[in-house]
Amino acid sequence: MIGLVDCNNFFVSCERVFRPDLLGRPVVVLSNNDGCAVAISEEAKRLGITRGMPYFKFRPMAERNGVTAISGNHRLYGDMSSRVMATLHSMVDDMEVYSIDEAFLAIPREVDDCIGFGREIVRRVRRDTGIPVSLGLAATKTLAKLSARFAKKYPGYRGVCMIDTAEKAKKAMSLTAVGDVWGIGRRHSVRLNECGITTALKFAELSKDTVMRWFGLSGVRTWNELNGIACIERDAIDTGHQSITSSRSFARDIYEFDEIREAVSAFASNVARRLRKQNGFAASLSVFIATNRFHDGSRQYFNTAKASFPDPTDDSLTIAAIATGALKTIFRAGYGYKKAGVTITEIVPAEACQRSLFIDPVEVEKRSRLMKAIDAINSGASSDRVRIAAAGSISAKMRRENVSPNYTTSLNDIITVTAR
DNA sequence: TCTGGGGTCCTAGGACCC
DNA sequence: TCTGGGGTCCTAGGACCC
Repeated sequence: MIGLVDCNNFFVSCERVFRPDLLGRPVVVLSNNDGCAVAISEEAKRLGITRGMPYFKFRPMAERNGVTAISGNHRLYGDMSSRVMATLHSMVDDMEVYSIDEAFLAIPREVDDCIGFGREIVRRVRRDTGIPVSLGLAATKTLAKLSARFAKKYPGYRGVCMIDTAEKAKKAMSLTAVGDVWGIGRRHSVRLNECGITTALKFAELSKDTVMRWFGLSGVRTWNELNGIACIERDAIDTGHQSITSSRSFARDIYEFDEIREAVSAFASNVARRLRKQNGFAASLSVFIATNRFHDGSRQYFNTAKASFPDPTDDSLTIAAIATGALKTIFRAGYGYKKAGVTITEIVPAEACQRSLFIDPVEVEKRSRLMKAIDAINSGASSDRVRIAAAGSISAKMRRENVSPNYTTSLNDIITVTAR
C-alpha cells in the first residue's frame, strides 16, 4: 500500500501555526512581489479566490471581506516542511519527499490496520508541527493522490481515505473530473472533454492504444496507474538537480543595462550557491530577459543566451562573469524589462567532474576556499551579508507588504508569549 | 501602478554518421 | 535514366508537476 501525505493549504497552514487568530478566517498567501494568490484557505476559496489570481484584481474584494493577505515567506515554509517530513520519517522508513508539502510513504507490510495507522500519522504530524494533513492510501501513486483528494474534501474520512478494492477505485474515479487526475493537465483535459471523456473512469476505460496515440508514454503511465498497475517508480538515489534557476519579476520596469546586470549577477551568485549546496559543478548556463508580457500596447522583447564554461565550475564569480557576458549579447536598449533570470545546466556531481589539464590547481583551491568562506558567513538568517560587488540585492527590488516573521529560523523573530 | 518561481520528462525534427 | 537505409545525438518546444 502506498500513502500520499498532502499538507492542507500548506503555506496558509504554516502562517496559522503562529497566528492562531487566523484559524477559521479567510487567508491568502501571495507570490513574490505580492503578485498572485498561491495558497488560499478554504474560507477564501469560498469567496471565489483561486490559485494564480492577480492580487491587484481581487484586493478590493478581499479587503471588503476581511481577507488577510500575507506575502510569501519561503524560509518559514521550508523549515516547517522539514519538520513535517521528519515527523513522517520517524513513523515510516521508506518515504519519498515529493514536494515541499507532499510525500509518498510505503506503508510497512506488518501494518494490518492501514486506516488506523494513517490516522495516527495525521494525528502525530498535527501534534508535532501544527500542520493539518490529508492521507490517501492505494496501490499506485496516482490512485493514492486521487484518494487524498477525498480525504481532504470530506471531513467524514477524518483525514484518511483508502482505495483498496477495484470497486472503490471505480467509484472514486467516476466521481473525479479527468482534469483532476495527477498527470492530466489543462491542455489534455480540454481535448478529453471535447471527446466526452469527462471523468477519470472514462479515461481509464479507453484502450491503451488510443491513450498512447493521443498522449504518448506519459499518458500510458497515468492510464496504467489508474488501472491499478504501479509504474511510476520512486526517484533513484537523489543526485541533486539537473538544472538550477534563479529569476525574478521586478517591481517596476527596468531600462538601464547596469541595473539588469546587477540583477543577473545576483541571480548567478544565487544559483552558484545552490549548486555548491548540492555539491555539484555546472558546465553551461543560459540567461533570459523579458519585457512585461501583460502590456499589450508596448513593444515586446524576449530573448535567451546560452554560454558554456571553459571548465565545469561552482564558482560564483566565474558564473556571474559569464552570465554578464551572455546578457550583453541579448540586451537591447529602449525596452522596459520586467523579468530576468539565470539557469545553470549540465550539472555533474563534484566527484565525477572532468576538469581540463591546463587549470591552475592553486588558483582553484584559493577560489574554492573563498566560496566556502562566503557560504559560511551567509549561512543562517542573513543570507545576503556578503555578496559580489557587481550584484545588487534581489530582495531590495521586491514588493512585500505583509511578510511574516521568521518564527522558526531567526532568533530575533522567536515568538513571545506573555502571561497576564 | 499592480499578473510568481522552480522544476522534470517526452517528442519531433534536424544534423550528422556510416 | 538512375539518387538508400539505418542509426545516434542534440535541441527546442510542449506538456506536466508543485
